[in-house]
Amino acid sequence: MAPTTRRPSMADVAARSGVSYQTVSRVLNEPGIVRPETRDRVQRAIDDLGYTPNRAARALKTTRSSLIGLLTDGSSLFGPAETATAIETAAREAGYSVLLTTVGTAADATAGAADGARRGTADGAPRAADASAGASLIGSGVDGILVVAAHEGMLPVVAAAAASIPVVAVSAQPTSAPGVDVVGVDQHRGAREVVHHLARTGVRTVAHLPGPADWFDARARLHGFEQAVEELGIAGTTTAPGDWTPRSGYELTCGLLASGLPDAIFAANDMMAIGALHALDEHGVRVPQDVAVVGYDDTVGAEYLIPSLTTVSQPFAELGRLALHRLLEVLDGADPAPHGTTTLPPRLVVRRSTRPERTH
Amino acid sequence: MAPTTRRPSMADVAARSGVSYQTVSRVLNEPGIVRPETRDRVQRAIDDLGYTPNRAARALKTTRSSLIGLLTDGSSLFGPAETATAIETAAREAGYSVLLTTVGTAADATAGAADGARRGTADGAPRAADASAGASLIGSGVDGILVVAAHEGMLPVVAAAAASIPVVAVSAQPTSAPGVDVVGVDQHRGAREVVHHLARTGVRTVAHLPGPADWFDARARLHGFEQAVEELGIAGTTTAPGDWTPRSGYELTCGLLASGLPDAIFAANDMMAIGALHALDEHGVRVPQDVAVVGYDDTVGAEYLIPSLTTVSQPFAELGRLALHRLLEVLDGADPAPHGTTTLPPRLVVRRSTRPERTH
DNA sequence: ATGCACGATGCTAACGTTCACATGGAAGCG
DNA sequence: CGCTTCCATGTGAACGTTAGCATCGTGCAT
Repeated sequence: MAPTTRRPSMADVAARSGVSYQTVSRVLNEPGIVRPETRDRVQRAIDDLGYTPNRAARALKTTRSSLIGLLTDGSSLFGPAETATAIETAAREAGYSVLLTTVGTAADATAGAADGARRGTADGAPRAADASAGASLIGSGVDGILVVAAHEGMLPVVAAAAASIPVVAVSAQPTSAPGVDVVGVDQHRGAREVVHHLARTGVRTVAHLPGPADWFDARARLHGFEQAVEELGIAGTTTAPGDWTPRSGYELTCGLLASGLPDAIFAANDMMAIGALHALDEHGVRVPQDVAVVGYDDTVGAEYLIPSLTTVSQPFAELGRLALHRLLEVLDGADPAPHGTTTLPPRLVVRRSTRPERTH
Repeated sequence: MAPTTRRPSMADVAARSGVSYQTVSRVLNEPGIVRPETRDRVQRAIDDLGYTPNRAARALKTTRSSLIGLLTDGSSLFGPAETATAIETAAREAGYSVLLTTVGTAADATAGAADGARRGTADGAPRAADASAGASLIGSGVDGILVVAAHEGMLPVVAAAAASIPVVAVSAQPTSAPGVDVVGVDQHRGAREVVHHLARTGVRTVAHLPGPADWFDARARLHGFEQAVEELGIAGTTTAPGDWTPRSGYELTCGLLASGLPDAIFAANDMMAIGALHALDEHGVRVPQDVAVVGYDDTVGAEYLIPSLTTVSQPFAELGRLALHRLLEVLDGADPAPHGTTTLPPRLVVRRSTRPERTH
């Protein structure tokens, strides 16, 4: 219960330590410039009173809020959540706080998880929720915005935000908007490594279960897959796009079972891979003896699926840190010229859902 | 790139529409009190200029920041993430923004996911990260704090925060701190329902794989389990506590395999259940024929595990909304007396990892 | 000794908003 | 027709902080 007793201000600290509030301000912002003796006295008063600077006042005066906006999709299940955590930690260390904003309403997310709804809007039209979320963030007075897991529908929001404040995107899309830096995992490469691994295990035909067409990550993985099968000369097919959910992986794999199985199935993420494994198990198809299965993300638990899932691990935490630091650079204005795209390498994790590679 | 051109202020809007800034303020805050004609004129100026109120200034003057702090654990993988999304959405609808703060560093979270580290501190001692995170939140000038997925180590932080601002905990612990409202899912009941279901399938011996001892949810589930086996007169045993990870579920189940299997294994969450399934599969134990397995959370993908996992679904989204609205009530001061604990019922989801219930 | 530079600290103003009160005009009442 | 009443709007001050300049005293060079 707050005793409604006003929080101590600089004036209180100043009165208690017998200096002016300006000196208190200096102790906080440029400690070197104030005499050690005075500094200690002020510091003691700060501790005694439990004084913390009023952020609103500081923000008002400096026109910098020390707030960064985090725009993320509501389906925070696998990587995005970990990335967000890393971002927040790095931000706190740098003296910033993170304003969370989700796009795609909670209702959407729930429905998506529960029954596989929320198909990507094929034409990439922005959803109503996106606009509201983006607008709310810009209006909040954040110093910069970090956009995570962007899909096509978010582009207008990003572009609008970038017009007024710095934006860094965490995405697989090289250039989301002019002047917007992008930090991402090289999804294209991850997908290629999957196919190369499969080829080395003797696989001659692969089916890819893509993610939603309007998601950049899904697109990059699809493209990497197509390029790899091309350069390796193996038969690659692509099903209709899924929606990241296990159910879609299940259904698409059922389609494959009906039309004829390939040597391997490469799902766009681990959840779809789980669905695929389930469908195969139901039909008595053995993994990896009859069909190899690969996922993407290295979700918690992937190692303990049956069989242990070969997948692609992404450095989500590093990604978050990197994105935040890039944003801070832009905020500090040290480097006005955008870096463009920075990519981090993913890591193929070979487990038991694919056959061992032939030792030459 | 920002053209560094100052954002329009009320004064600009006032000048453009030929009124005083006070009138602009009124149009924004009490539109009813201003003459329709004037209001339209001001509104047009607002739209033309793209004016948005300066939050910092408003916060400074009103001493309310319209910010609520969300204190959540970094291991946001299953429920917490969905709860956070629901909270954010509900907050935005109510005109609040959410300041995200995670406890347990990103490094911790990564390590935890990767190798099953981060055992709960048995004695409930607060971790360094918690204090830092909590302090940062209080210092940020948030109007209130929502604590999600609390464990023992967070209590000091909650208590400290509650001394100065309203706090609502999303937790299984009835009273985390004096004056702190608690909104939670009835974990005790969920666990009991699991055991009752198992009993109806003919199970006579059950082993529970508990979560970390310092997590309230884990404790409540354990307690519910113990009470149910007691009242049903079936043999219940409890292993050493796990740490929510698949690995811990795997290892504990290996221990069970060595010492003798029960009829059923009830894991504290789905991840540990995944580990259990894996261990059983490795040893050729059939589920549910030889041993039934139950998880908790109804994680995305649980339905598509092999076999499809019987688990307990929690209304995470509703929980988030409820917690936020409760906090808003406290903030509005309409109801200074704390409600105490509000619990939501979980829902048992019977799938294929347990045998069918006997039809009488 | 006198002046000067410099280091440490204080004072004033301003950021953009809201609150409390003041003002002006139209309507209502006798 | 003069008084009150009320509605719409304007004015002044303040929230807590930081930037800029002013002030004070000390030590050094002349």
